[in-house]
Amino acid sequence: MPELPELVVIAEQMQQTLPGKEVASVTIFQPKCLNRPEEDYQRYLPGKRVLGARPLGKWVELGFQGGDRLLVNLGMGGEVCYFKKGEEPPEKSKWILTFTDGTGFFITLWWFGYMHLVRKGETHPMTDTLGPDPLAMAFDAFNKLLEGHRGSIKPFLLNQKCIRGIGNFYIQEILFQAGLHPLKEIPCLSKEEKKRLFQAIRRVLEDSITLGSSSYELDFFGAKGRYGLDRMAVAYREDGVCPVCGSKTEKIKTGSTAQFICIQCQQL
Amino acid sequence: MPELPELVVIAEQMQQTLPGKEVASVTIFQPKCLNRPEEDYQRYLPGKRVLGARPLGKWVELGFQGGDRLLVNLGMGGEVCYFKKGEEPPEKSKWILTFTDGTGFFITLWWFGYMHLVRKGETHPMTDTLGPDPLAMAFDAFNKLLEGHRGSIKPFLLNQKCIRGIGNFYIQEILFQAGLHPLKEIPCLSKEEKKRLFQAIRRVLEDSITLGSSSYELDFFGAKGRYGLDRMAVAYREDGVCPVCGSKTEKIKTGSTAQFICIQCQQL
DNA sequence: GACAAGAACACGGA
DNA sequence: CTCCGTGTTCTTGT
Repeated sequence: MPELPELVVIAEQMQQTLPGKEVASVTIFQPKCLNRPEEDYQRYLPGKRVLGARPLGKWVELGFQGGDRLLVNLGMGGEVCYFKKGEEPPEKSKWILTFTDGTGFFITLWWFGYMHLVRKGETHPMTDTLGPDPLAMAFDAFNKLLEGHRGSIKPFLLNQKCIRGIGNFYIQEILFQAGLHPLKEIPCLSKEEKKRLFQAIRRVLEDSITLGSSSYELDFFGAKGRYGLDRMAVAYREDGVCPVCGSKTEKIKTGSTAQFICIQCQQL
Repeated sequence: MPELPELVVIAEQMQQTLPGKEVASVTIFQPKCLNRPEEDYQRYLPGKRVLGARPLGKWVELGFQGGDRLLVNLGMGGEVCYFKKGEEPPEKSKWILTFTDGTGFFITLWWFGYMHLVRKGETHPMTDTLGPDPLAMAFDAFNKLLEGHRGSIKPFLLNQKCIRGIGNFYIQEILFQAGLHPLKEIPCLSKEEKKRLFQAIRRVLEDSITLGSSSYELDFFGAKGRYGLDRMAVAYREDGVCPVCGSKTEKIKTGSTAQFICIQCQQL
């Protein structure tokens, strides 16, 4: 599922492509993904120009003239994809937005996902309450953030209200690089461990962004990223051997998620 | 407030004095301390003989013929005291129980406290859910107990559902002797720290029992114990100097309770 | 003991 | 953990 790097890439591509375009029409095939009546989308979007796009954790925000915003969450395996004039969006599209120049973008979802319209001045609980962006954060702030919390480190990092954008794909490599067990208690982390964690988060997310994000997801132009399993030391390795130390790797349950760890590099 | 050592001493004195005596009457001056209608006490206790007494954390349990039990909690600064035939209980008594031989005991309270009557087969949530007795526990069990919990060590030790009988008086010396800061997180305790803590609990509580318990409380015969502030390294020391290392002592807030610590011997 | 806040967990639902 | 509710239970802190 798309996480921070994918959304950073998609938002950047949108930002390069869409500002200035004027909405011509919106077609919705899956009304249950909306946060308000379908008519509102038809009423408020057409005629508005795109001002810009930016990532918000696992969401992307499209800003329009007048202050309205479209907030998109791709859920599991969703895709937002641009199409040129004359191109046809695929059959499976759950949402199609066209601009007056004939271009547009479609969204596909294979499970859940959201296309929320938020009007100027309105609140949006799901993105208003996101924790800070890990890449826009100094170590001191990260350290402070951890000091205010107890419990295991993994659920904390996955909680979008604590820190935005990390999901169960990248966290596996992050915790491996930091040398931390997912169930390590936050209050037990030493300053050095926090530093390693902070740096691992930056390194993993930035590496992926640099490579165009995950090879399992498609970007705004339908291209795969180049950050694949070959970048991951332990995640989804069926061979059961840590490429760093040669020890056994294991798949363990951590709350509702599963995770691969190296029993040697990531001890409790 | 009477804690485990006081209750151990009182229960032992009751056990030496009361078994075999038959209740003649019960007089209650503070019905809000009861768990059931006052009439029940009058109806069920007179005519019954005492079988025995035992401490339950900060409670003392008096068992009667037929399985009824009287559970007494002295709250803050309460007192249970025996009187001989012909002696008069003080004016301030909130509860008086006399035996057919003319002896009896009275209870005084100055804040909260309980005199609960529990009939055979009934449950009593406040004592049924007490944690284990720290003096009847092996280190392994104590270690296991800690493994199941998060949060600071002091609130844990004060929580009667985790471990019974420790209050804010003895814990100060316990944590000092263990060299632990009250806000130390349980998951961060090393095996050695847990061992020190376990031993400090035993040493402090047993020392006090040996000396007849706290010099601030009265036992079942109205006598003061000999465990006083002179036994405590840092608690309530206004001079601000640790007698062990000479460092500064401090009074800090730990949740709802205050605590004296030595800043050198008890670091986070 | 009242009360809030956070953490874990189990649902069902979109 | 995708996010939302709904609960409960525990634990901490005030």
